[in-house]
Order: sequence, then structure tokens, then C-alpha cells
Amino acid sequence: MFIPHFEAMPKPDSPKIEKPLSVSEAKALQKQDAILSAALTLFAERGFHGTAVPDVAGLAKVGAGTIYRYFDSKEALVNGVFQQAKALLRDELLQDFDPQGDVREAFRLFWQRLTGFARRHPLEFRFLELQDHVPYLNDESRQLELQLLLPIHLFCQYARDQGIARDMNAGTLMAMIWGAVVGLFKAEHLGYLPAVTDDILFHAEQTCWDMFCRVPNPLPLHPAQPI
Amino acid sequence: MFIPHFEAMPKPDSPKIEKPLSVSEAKALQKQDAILSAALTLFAERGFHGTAVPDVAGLAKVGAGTIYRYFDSKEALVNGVFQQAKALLRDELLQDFDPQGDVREAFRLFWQRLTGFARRHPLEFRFLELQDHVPYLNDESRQLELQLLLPIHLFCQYARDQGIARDMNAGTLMAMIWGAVVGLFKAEHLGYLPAVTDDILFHAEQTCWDMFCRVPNPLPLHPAQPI
DNA sequence: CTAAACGGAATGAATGTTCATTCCGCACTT
DNA sequence: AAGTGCGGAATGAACATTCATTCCGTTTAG
Repeated sequence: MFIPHFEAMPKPDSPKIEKPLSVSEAKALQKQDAILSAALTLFAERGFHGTAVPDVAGLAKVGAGTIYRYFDSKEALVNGVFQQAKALLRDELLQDFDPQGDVREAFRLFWQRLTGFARRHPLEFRFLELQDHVPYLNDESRQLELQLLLPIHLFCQYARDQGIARDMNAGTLMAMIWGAVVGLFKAEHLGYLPAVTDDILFHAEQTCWDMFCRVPNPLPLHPAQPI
Repeated sequence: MFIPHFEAMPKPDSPKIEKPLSVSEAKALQKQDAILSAALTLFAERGFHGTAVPDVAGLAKVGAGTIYRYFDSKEALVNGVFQQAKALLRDELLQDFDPQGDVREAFRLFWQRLTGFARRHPLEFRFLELQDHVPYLNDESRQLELQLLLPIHLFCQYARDQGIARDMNAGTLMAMIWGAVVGLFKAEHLGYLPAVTDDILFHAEQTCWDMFCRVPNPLPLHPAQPI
């Protein structure tokens, strides 16, 4: 029996030999993918607790029992979905990303990749951002979370050391900018905004850059910060 | 029998006569409040589907059946919690809020009230922002949502007409700023940030103001926007 | 080359558990 | 004493998970 062990985080020491897959192995992979895809759809829409495993099976066109051939439990399934989505986001965001280059250009690239991800993979984006995953995430999932956060954090730090980014805690700035993107797409999804067009995204990028970078503020609230 | 009908949106025509409450009526109100408070705590923590009604009863120190004396169903309960929290937010945000006054000052006031709410009522804030409520909200809840959004939207519009706010769709700007605040407190709650101090909030306010307002950008990405 | 036999994969009805909701007897008020 | 409100056990529906059975591709015997 070939059960494809779900893996979003290849070990660094695994030689990644490209074995030609047998027909049955290919089928198994397809089936696992159908299950993950169906689960993503329903989890993104109804949340973890709001989704019944047999419903996932139905959408994946698979027997309920089959899911348990691929995942130990519903919790393992949601971790699989999380890891696949998070790894995709990580790869799209950080592919050839050079945090030490031109800050303005890097910011633009980061923005385009993040918003591009939100548009091309709306289910993944909603699943990752609009849920509280903490209660069921396992160590591997947490690990992935950090793999994504750390480079971004370093970039913010670098931009700040360069005197370009605002003189604020890097994590705080990052949380606000990320939050702004999430807020934008959340409002679109909830119908509070018309579709987010390229034009809107262009202006939104400028807006977020103005958050990010040190600007001479034309209307300071107070001459100096009160203690 | 006196069952206090839960009401977050007083009808405009109701004269609001302050009847002296009998002892039993006061007790009933207390009990209803205990139920709402317990439900808020658990819903904020585990979400709607992740929370069992008997658990709410346990936390409220009330029999499971008693909840159904005050709310028709679990769905009615979550709508009650939603309406109470949303009405509180609305009242704290919009009390004497003058959208036609000084824009900078109004923005600062708005910021302080929103972040103040997030800090003083973390459960309400998390419940309102970190969940997808849409599937179970009733008309009254939706109505409340709009009562909050509309004045803010008008303020953004006004600030834009004054040439102060950025030349962007008002709703878009609003969604991004709101998102930034949510992102900030979400990151704090998830442990990605140390506690959000007054100092951080001061800088964060400046940051969001720089999103909001038109600024001469020192590092434009392109000379003009591409079509 | 055909067909019977085999073994792993898939299935979905069956199982035990959890949950929302109801019900009923008790306690307290009037 | 009558009636109302309450608690929490009881109920039935829905759920996650299991498992006896079926299905299907491959192997082996004739």
C-alpha cells in the first residue's frame, strides 16, 4: 500500500530522488489532493467545527472511510490543509526574495506577491487569515508559520536599520500592513467593497508604503509625543 | 413571567420609560446577562460551532434549560451576543462623534476610541473581528452592522472631499485602516507581539494617519500610474 | 491466452459519542 | 396552595470514526 505521507516541509537532508510513480501511486496522490482540496473549500467557508467530515468526503467524491486512509483524524486533516496552504503562501512570497536589496522595490514585490496570492488563491487566503487555527495546530504547522514570519521580520528590521522604514517595532509594522491587506480582501469578500481592481491595488500599495516608510508628516498631531 | 426581551436596537418610537424593576425582573436581567457574558467568552475563544450550549450554561452557573428560557436557540443566543457587542462598539465609537469637524482631531478621537475598545473589551473585539459571523446573523444584527459602518463611511467621504484624505474609495481606505488595527491586536493576542503599549499605539496612530491622509510621497514607485 | 485467486484500496452502513433542545419534578414566590 | 422559574437529566439528531464488505488491478495456474 502506498499512502502518500503529506509533506509541506521537506527535510533538508532528503535527497529528493524523483521516483517515477506507478499508476496506483499517482492515483493515491490524486485522491489525497481531492480530499485536501475539498477540505480547504469547506473549512474556508464554514470553519473547522462547522464542517462535517462526511461532507468533505462527498465534495471530494470519496467514501467517508477513505479520508481516514489518508489522515489519522479530522484534526490531522485540517493540519494538512493548513500546511499545504501555508507552504504555498511561503513559496510564493519568498521565492528569490532578497530582503537586502532595494527596499522600495522589495516592498513592491512583496505587496504584489501577497495580493496576488489573495486573488489567485482566495480559498487558501481566507482559510489562513479568517480563522483562529491555534487550538488544533500541531508542531509542524507552527514551524511553517515561523518559516514565513521570520524572513519578513528580518526585512522590516533591515529596512528600519537603513533608515527607510518607520522607527517602530518591526513586528508591529508588519502586523499592521498585513492586517490592512487582510482587511481589504475581507471587506471585498463580505460585500462591503466592490471587486478589488488593479487600480485599487495600485493605490493601496502606495498607501501601505506610506505606512511602512518614514515620511515627513505634514500634520503632526502634537509637536512631541506625550508621555 | 418576565422574560427580558434582548434589545440592542431600541425602536426610535419607544418612549423608554424607566420602569422601576421588581426584584424578580432584576434577577432575570442579571441571569440573562450572565448567559450573554459566558457565551461571549466561549464564542470569542472557540467560535460558534466550537462552543457547546451546556458549556455556556456551566460558565454562566445556570441550568442548560434556563438558556432556552431567554433565547429561542443557540443561533438566537449568538445573535444576542453579537448585537450586544456591536451596539457597545457603536456607542463607544460614535458617541458625540462629529464627522464634520476637524479631520485630524476626529481621526485621532476615532483611533483612540477604537483601540480603547479593543483594550477594554478584548473579548467583544475578538468576537466581532476574528470570526466569520455571516452564516448565522439575522436581519437585526445586519442592521447594526450598517449603523456602525455608515457614519464612518461618511466621515471618510467628508475628509476626502475636504482634500485631506487620500484620493481613494472611502470604503477601501476604511477597510485597510480597520484591518490594520485588527491585525495589530490579533498579532498581540497570538503572541507575535509583546503587549501593545500606549507608546506603540501612539506611533501606530501616526502610521494610520499617514495611510489616511494625502502625503507628498518622497519615494514614488513610478512617475505616474500605469494603465 | 484465459480465468481463477489474491491482496490491497475504497466504501458506506454501523457505532459510540457529543451536542442542541426538551421535559419534568422541585423550590421559591406570591 | 397555586403558579412560575429553574436545573439538569433525558432525548433524539448529527457527528467523527470504524469495520465488514466490495471492488479492482495484478498475479498465477491451467
